[in-house]
Amino acid sequence: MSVRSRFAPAPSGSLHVGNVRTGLFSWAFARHHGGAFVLRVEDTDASRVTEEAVHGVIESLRWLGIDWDEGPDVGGPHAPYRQSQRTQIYRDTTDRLRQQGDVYPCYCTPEELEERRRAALARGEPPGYDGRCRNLTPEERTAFEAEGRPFALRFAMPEREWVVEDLVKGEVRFGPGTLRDFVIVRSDGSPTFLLAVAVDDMLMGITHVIRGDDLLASAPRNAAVIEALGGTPPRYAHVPQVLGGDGKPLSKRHGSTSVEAFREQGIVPEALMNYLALLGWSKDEKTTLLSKQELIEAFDVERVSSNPAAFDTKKLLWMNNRYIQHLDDDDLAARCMHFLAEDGLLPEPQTLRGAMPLVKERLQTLRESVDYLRFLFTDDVEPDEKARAQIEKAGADYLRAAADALAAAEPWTTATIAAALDGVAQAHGLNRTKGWQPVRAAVTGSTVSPPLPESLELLGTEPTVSRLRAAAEAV
RNA sequence: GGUCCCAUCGUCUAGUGGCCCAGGACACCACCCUCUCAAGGUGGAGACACGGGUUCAAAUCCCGUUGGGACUACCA
Repeated sequence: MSVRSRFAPAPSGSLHVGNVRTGLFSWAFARHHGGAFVLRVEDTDASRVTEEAVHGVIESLRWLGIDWDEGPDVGGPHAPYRQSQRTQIYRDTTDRLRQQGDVYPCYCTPEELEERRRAALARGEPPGYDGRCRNLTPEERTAFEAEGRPFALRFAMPEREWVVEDLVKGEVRFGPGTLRDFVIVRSDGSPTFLLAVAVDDMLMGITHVIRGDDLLASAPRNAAVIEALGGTPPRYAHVPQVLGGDGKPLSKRHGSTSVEAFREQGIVPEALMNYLALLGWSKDEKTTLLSKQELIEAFDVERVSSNPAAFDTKKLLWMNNRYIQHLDDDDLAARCMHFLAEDGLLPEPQTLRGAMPLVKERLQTLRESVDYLRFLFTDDVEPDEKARAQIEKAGADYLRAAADALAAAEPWTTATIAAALDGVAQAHGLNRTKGWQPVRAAVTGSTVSPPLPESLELLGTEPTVSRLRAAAEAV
């Protein structure tokens, strides 16, 4: 039987790195086994879903480099792939479950439930659903019925031991009575996640469910529903949560942890994928850099670690730099263009491309290209505080001398530029470090820039000289 | 409270009874290179949570303790 795995995000809010990491594993698993990967939108709770959120999920996955064979946007043999559009299917299966006696109407109101939960807790007893409506007498039932009480449908969990043969956690056992009857259809008639996942995984022929381990306890419930429907439950693999840099579960206060946020910071998708793949999984004892192809070839769910991993932004940044270094110049230039444009700059393509070799090994993010290269695409190079100090210290005479020397540099190449710079420095008894910094400050407006001669060569003789003269005037 | 999961350097991890007085990567420190910043090179510090077993031998197996976490919803 060929593998079919899926990723089923609930599109409330944005896709954070913990979610995608799980999706990435599921995808890599399907690709590794030459199987099919399905994207399904888990939107049974309509109130928490927005259209943009659904789009955002698809966008983020695509950008990362994950593709799927069936999904809401590409269709497939088991369409539709949005649970909100499968209500008729859930209704039909609910009818069947009801006829079989696997579910029963529960007339308890939310208030009553809450009250009993509190009471149970106070008595030191387990707070789960007490099963009251499971054993209603026919009289009680008709009484509620006559009252016109709204009811939810609960699945009667068979009271036996449930064993999950989990691909990452191993054998997990739940004793009889520890799994309570759960709501499968709300009183407004809408299905819950507990019904929808089971039905969809079965109907869509999912063979392997790879998801977060917060869902471990729902695996036996999912399996119970599928069995009641006459199906065979899929294999489960519950991967641990991703924690924030502080070791605490990922939450809003960790700030920008969405895929979209990393994209906007200038993280390259190849790097994010590589980094995420290594969060809770490893190929062997030494591999840290691996391509998408290598990931697919090597991925094995059995090698997924069973303990939670903390997200380390520093390592991601390091990896991002490694990927940027290996991008070819045209590609890198194209990727930086977006960030430069966002900053209001209109880079000249040839110049931008020529600057790539200069910044490659310096960029931790694509966004940083803006800081390094701004001076090439605007004459507005108001020196920052440190740069100003350098300029003042050098003095007007020095800057004028530099301007003169550079104006005379012929032809305008890194060699002649460096020679001119050195000549001025030497004449004033300065070494390169002290002699070049004022020029850098005056021309780029910063004490930090790509290598000076190369930068000036790209800028051109005229802007270089006039910026130096302007700075001399301003002293 | 109950059920379940988890526990190797600061972080991600390798390790499935002897190859481990524990290997790699990021981060950190030092040095080298050097026009700034990086990148790169070399070296360094740094971990088996604790306590009991089992065994000739345990990071590896068992039990307990402690510490994290999830679930315990008419959220998913």
